[in-house]
Amino acid sequence: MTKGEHTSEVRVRFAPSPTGFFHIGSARTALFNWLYARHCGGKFILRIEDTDRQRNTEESLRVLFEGMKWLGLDWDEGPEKGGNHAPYFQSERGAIYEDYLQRLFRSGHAYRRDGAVWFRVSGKPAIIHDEIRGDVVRLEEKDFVIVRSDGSPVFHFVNVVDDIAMGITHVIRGEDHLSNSSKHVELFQAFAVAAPKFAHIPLILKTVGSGKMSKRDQGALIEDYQRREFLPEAVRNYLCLLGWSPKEDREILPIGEIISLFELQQISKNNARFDEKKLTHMNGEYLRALPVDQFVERCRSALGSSGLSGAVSDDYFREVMAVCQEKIRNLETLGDFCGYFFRDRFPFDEKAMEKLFQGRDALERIDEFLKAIQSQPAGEFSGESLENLVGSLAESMGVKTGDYIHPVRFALSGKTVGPSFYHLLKVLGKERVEHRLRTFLGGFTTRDQ
RNA sequence: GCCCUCAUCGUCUAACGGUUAGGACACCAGAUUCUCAUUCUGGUAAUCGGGGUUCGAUUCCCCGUGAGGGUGCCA
Repeated sequence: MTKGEHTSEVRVRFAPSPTGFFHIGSARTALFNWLYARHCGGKFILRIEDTDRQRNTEESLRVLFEGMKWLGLDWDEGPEKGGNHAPYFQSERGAIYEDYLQRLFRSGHAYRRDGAVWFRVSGKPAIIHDEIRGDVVRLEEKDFVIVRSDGSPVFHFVNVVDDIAMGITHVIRGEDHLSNSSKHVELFQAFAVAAPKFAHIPLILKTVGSGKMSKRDQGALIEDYQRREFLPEAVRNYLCLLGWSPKEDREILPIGEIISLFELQQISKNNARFDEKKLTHMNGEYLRALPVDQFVERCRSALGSSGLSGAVSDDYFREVMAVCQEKIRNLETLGDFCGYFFRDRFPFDEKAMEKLFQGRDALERIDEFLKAIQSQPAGEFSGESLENLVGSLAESMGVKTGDYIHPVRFALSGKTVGPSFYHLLKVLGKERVEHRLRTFLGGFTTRDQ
């Protein structure tokens, strides 16, 4: 079955509790649920598990919703959207829980002790039908609390009640819930309802050290990627590959294709270590594949707060970005990479400075280059004619073109890396180039005295 | 401690009894009469250990070992 062609009875849900941040592991759980729903033509439901009253804040919800939208994970039922099973906040579903609780009392599955309500376990092993791991058998040995003595219902209870009430067919969640699932299976049995199919997906581990990613680890929060100007489609693609892989040896593929290829059986069983280097690589691939117009737009918003883009014309901005696109891997460092296009004062790489200007040769090359371009009409300050100019200059002086290119690039940008040299000159323009070279040489004269 | 899950290059993974064990990131080396944080080419690098089953095990079974998770009136 492929996207949009059919509708099915598949109903999956992402059920986060608002914590104030959007963890990468939660995001991937949401993503896998979403992919499965879209693959099957089923429904993706967002349900907010806010039974822990203290943590339920507006800000927490905002972070969550924005993160979901940023990743393109739209939900079919839930907050802001509604649906036949509203409300979608557990804090508003008290009457439903009360009703289900009475059923457990009547059937003898629940009892009161110490002011709380407890669930009586069956004493028999529960079988968890897992689409990824096969049947997992686990004995739930002890009765557990389902309503606290302050009257608030516990996760295990409301989670199962809502899955029943909302007609959830597949529970796709992190492997850290696998041991909980035997409790949940017991609850489903107590309600005389067939348990949904489960899919316990592997966890995302720290890049270094032991344990799963925690909110304090670098790269653990979706809002950080938003702030750091990663492309959401790159983050999403990377996340798809953390625990799942398509057939063939493909990694970067459009979301529509991922949807049609996505199968629960194809999900890996083992935990995956998070690798930001690979994410950054993919981000670069996505950046370079962007149509120029879109790339320029993303750059504009990425540089928005830096003040770099404000002072120049749209055309100039566009030219600069077009020249940077083939080199850049992330938008986070864009300002550092191309700041010198917008300001005459920019930092110089000290180490490169020492290496490049040990003797006076490099300064003489800059001087020669400066004299050579002065005779060049401003209108002909373009790639091809500049290339010819440097070529014949080098030839007449008996040196390599690189002997001009490296020091001049450095004097103009403070860096040894950047866009292609002739593009750099052309975009900066003759006037700016001459001015910067003079200033640079002047700085050396002063220093020598 | 007890319970559950997992185990292929440093990392993410492919191979669901027969492959020179494949791809990607990273790394290293070359190339691009201009850099490289781009692009292209090439290279190093893996089946945790021990027993079985089988003509044949990365693949199936058992035991170790290692890793991860759970063991709350958190979710």
